[in-house]
Amino acid sequence: MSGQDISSNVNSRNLKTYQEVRLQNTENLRKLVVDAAATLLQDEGPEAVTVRKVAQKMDCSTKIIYSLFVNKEGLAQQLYLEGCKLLANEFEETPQASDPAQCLLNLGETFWQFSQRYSSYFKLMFGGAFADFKPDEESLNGTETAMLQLTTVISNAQKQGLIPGQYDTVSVIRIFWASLHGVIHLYMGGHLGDVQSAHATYRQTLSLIVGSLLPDHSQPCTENKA
Amino acid sequence: MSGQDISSNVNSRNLKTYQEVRLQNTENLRKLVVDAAATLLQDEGPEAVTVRKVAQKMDCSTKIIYSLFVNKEGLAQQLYLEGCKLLANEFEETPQASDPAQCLLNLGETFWQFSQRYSSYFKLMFGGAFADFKPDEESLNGTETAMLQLTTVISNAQKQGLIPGQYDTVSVIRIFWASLHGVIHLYMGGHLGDVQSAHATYRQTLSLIVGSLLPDHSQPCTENKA
DNA sequence: AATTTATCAGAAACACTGTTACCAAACAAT
DNA sequence: ATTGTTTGGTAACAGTGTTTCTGATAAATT
Repeated sequence: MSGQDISSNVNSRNLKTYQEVRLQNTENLRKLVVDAAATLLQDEGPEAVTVRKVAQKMDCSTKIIYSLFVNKEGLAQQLYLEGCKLLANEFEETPQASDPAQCLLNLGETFWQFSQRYSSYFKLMFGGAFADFKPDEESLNGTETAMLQLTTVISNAQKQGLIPGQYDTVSVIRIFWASLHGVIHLYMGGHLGDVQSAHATYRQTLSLIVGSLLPDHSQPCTENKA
Repeated sequence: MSGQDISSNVNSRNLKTYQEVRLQNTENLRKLVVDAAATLLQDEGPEAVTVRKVAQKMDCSTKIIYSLFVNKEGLAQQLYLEGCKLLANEFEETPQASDPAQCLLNLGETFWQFSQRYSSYFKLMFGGAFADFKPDEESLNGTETAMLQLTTVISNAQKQGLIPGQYDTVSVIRIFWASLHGVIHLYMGGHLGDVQSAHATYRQTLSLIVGSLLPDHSQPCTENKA
């Protein structure tokens, strides 16, 4: 499957094999490597993403990966950003509701779906699949933009005075994110039984958090803090 | 520090070196290995717990570890149980309050302290430090007994009718545990900034969860579910 | 008690991993 | 055309989990 005839038709197709792209700038090459790593990640899981396997899939030496990404962590960072895009897409496709609470419930469910559909990406990004991988500033920015929908909804809800004043936007995002993350990660670690059971816990946690962050304002129940 | 004179005085001290214990039953030997691995875990972190390093600390071959624990995962399981004991101790030493809500707040804070004090254990048990380590039945039982205090408090609160009827005991435990776990794990993954910031988020999440799980009954505010 | 048998542990090797040093080939520039 | 420089492939290093082989030691049997 990897024995291409390089010498014959270079220009018949545009930019496919490694040898062809090598003649182009390194940026395309980087994308090609990230793509190879990404398919490896999704097809065989995070532990299958090894420098040698990526190089093998690219039909080249491991040296190229190190020339382009310094080390494995550099490649992992690119995959992280790739995952951020996927997560952002999922969030953007989430149906919006007029009710902020319903919005958060929808986004929360989307986050669960993402963790299941792209579990390898989730493990790479948030699960600590690569032992010593801490997101750098660019990665953190990527996370922020991926969760832009979340920020918007929460920020709007705050402007409407729907969220108790003790919480600022960042706090709400963190509480929301961390709580849901905890259920997913604990499930993936084998601590919450089967999928159905874990998803049930997830939904309960989601509704609980949303219910607390956006308390019901339909009744004049005074918020007591004694 | 590891050059003992074996041939001379075997009975002067009781059960210290590997050679001495080898003559005893294998159970003591297992404990000795687990202890060596445990100190390695606490002193140098989870990634330092390697079969070779443990064997080196025991001054023996790696074969013994495999004879006693089948594979590395088997040793990890024992460390997991060890961590459960530590967690159980921390929970037992937690000051008890008459108010169930305060009890949960205390236990929650203890869980945070545990994750900070025994971070290596935490990563091993819940953080997925060893890539393909899923807790077996014994480990899950260990977790349950470690969280016995939690179960007791929640169960009692339920008997007093302080917890909304939609939640059974296991659900409450899971929601509580997962939410707090999420904050800790996200922090350890470098997603929540520095310790102070993370601890603040932790406390907010904790009080939010407890407040929702044990809604204030001091005022006759009807629980509306529309 | 002597000899056979079975068990056990240590050294070394295997198959991996991330990473680097070396070196030849291809490209660029004078 | 001859330098100089970049570049990428091979092979190696250091480390991992795990297994195989072999010698020594303990146990069992005559």
